[in-house]
Amino acid sequence: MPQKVTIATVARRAGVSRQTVSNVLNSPHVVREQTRQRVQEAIAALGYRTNQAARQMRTGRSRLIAVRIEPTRDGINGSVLDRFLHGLAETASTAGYRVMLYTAVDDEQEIREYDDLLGTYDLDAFVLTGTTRRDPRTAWLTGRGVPFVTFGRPWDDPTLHPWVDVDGADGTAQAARRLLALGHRRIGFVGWPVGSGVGDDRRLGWEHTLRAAGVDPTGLDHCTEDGIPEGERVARDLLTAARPPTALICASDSLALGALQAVRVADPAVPVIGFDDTPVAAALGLTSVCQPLHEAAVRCVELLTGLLDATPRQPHPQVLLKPRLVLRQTA
Amino acid sequence: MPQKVTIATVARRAGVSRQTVSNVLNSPHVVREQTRQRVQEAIAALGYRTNQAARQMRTGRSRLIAVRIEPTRDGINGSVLDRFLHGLAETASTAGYRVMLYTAVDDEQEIREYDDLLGTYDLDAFVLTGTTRRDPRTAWLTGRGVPFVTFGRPWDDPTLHPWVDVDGADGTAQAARRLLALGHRRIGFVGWPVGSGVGDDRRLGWEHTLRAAGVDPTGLDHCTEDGIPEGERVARDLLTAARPPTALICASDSLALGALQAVRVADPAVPVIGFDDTPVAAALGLTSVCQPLHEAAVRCVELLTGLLDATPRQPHPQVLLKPRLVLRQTA
DNA sequence: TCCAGGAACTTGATCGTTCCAATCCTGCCT
DNA sequence: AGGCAGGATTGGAACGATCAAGTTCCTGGA
Repeated sequence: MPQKVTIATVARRAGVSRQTVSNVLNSPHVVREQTRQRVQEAIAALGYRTNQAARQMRTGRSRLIAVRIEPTRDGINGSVLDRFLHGLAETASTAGYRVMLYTAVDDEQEIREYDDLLGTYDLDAFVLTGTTRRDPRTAWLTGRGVPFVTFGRPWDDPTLHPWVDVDGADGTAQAARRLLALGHRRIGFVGWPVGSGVGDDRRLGWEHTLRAAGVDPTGLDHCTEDGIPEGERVARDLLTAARPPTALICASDSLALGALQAVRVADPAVPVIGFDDTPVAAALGLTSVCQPLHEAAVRCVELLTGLLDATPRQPHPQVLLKPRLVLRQTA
Repeated sequence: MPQKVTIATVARRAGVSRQTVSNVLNSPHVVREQTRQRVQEAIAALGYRTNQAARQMRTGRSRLIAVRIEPTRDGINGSVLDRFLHGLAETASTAGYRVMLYTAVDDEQEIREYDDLLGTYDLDAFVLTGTTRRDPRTAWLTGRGVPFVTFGRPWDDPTLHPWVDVDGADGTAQAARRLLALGHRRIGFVGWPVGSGVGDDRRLGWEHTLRAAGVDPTGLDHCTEDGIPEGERVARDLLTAARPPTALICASDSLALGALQAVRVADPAVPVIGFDDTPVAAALGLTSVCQPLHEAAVRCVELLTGLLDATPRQPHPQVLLKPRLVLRQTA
């Protein structure tokens, strides 16, 4: 049974005091270069690793970031979170942090989880995926002074807290420009009900681009809840109208999938573009707007480490990333 | 600034010693009922939460379980891990544990991560998703005496370590019986190259069921790496053979998706059944074999807590779950 | 009456690190 | 030679829990 290697073991071997070893690790600049090297050699030779629990007890910092893992909402969008999580875990690791998961079924329970995670595990920060208007969770965290970043803008007021988001309007604008370039004018939009920040944003990109090209978007869009059958129904309505669109942009891949089925019946030549670039889109050759999830994760970690290291209160950082249109068979 | 609530605060308020409070939390049976209640009231009134770092320093247990999050392999199967992770986080939480993520690109790096996680965070246990023959990771963990469970059998020797798995052979057998019931005899199989435990297992279920029904499976199966184009190619080969199958079972939804395209060209009436019940399958109406991922996660946590609580070495527990055939349009 | 034995509770030590204040050098200036 | 500034290093205390070894109190049997 090899004796456990602590900071004292290293100190003895290097012929210095515990504190000096600690300084080598945490404030190398106060240690003489020659001593620093001697200590580093001892650390390497002994395979020393700082005990996080002991450090945490003294400093109150756990070097842990919490992320909620959701119960696979509609199925198709599930793998979006997957990619984001991977990026998060990877980046956090290189920044010296680890990612911890938690679950919750509603906001109230989620806040209780915050309380527990902060109380018993001393969590350093939280990443929230998606926020609602007047979100009680962000209010709670802000009130407690807990560092956090959201992936998704606070739609009421973008200056409320730090966030990273993908420019949905730019995504649908890219889609619209693509279809305009293909010669289409009457470009339809299958969107979500007015009121959701994300949905409104995506509609806006389509609308502005059409107007900029001199096309009146009136009557070219329809709203519905997310889902494949919903998308099919709405697309069918649009395509059987008096002056039907000759191409369709959808607010999600689920809607686009339904739209594809409607198109197949009405007019297979009508191009369809989805949103999120889910595996389903790739599998079916659906042209779709791809969110840079890995980069979003990287930026989230950057913001968090920034919040954790810098003590002075700075204005909340905001990062807006551009999505990318992935061209496939359907457009 | 409210004073931090420690075990000493609770002790003072309840009029007992620190140790008694500790006993109420960890060994309630040694405390008199009346005292226990008094302490519990103090705990509730003060909102006390045990400081995990302090406990960990003394006990060496972190109440943390590590799971690797993979970089979304082929895209379609990504969301499988998603659902598993959610179940894991949820169950672990109710058992008093938390889930930590880590990433790695190869076995060697993964073992270094183990070393780091154990050394600096005192991780209690690991969950590995998928193992290979002669897996160096399980060997390393076993050698160090670190508790772990794999989701996926050790194919060399099922008694090597504790595991939870889904009975793939039973899944393809269900699929084959379904097709037999529909009147099919010449049922083809699109599988993975011989040698992968999972792939061989899934093939076996198909093969045995056909033989049991008096059908000779010779020439009815083809192998290929996983992927949509691969599946299409192999399915086309099968369907254009001298005596083509009248129905197809595939080792994955990716292969099934390719097969669907081949079928559409050759003979749209040929039923296709996939494996994994991914969102893509649901979106396309593909009949597929569904793995009970949530239950698998629950059982993993059960095995782990069993390993962590019981000191005496018991034979490695093994859990084999039955999948479920989800009927949709394609079969 | 006395004491063994056990249940109930308490006290001091300890885990490994970092904080804080004190001490030790070293070279430079007078 | 002595004083001194400032960097480099050290030793004790503390973080908040649990462990191990007490102490107190009570019950019942000789």
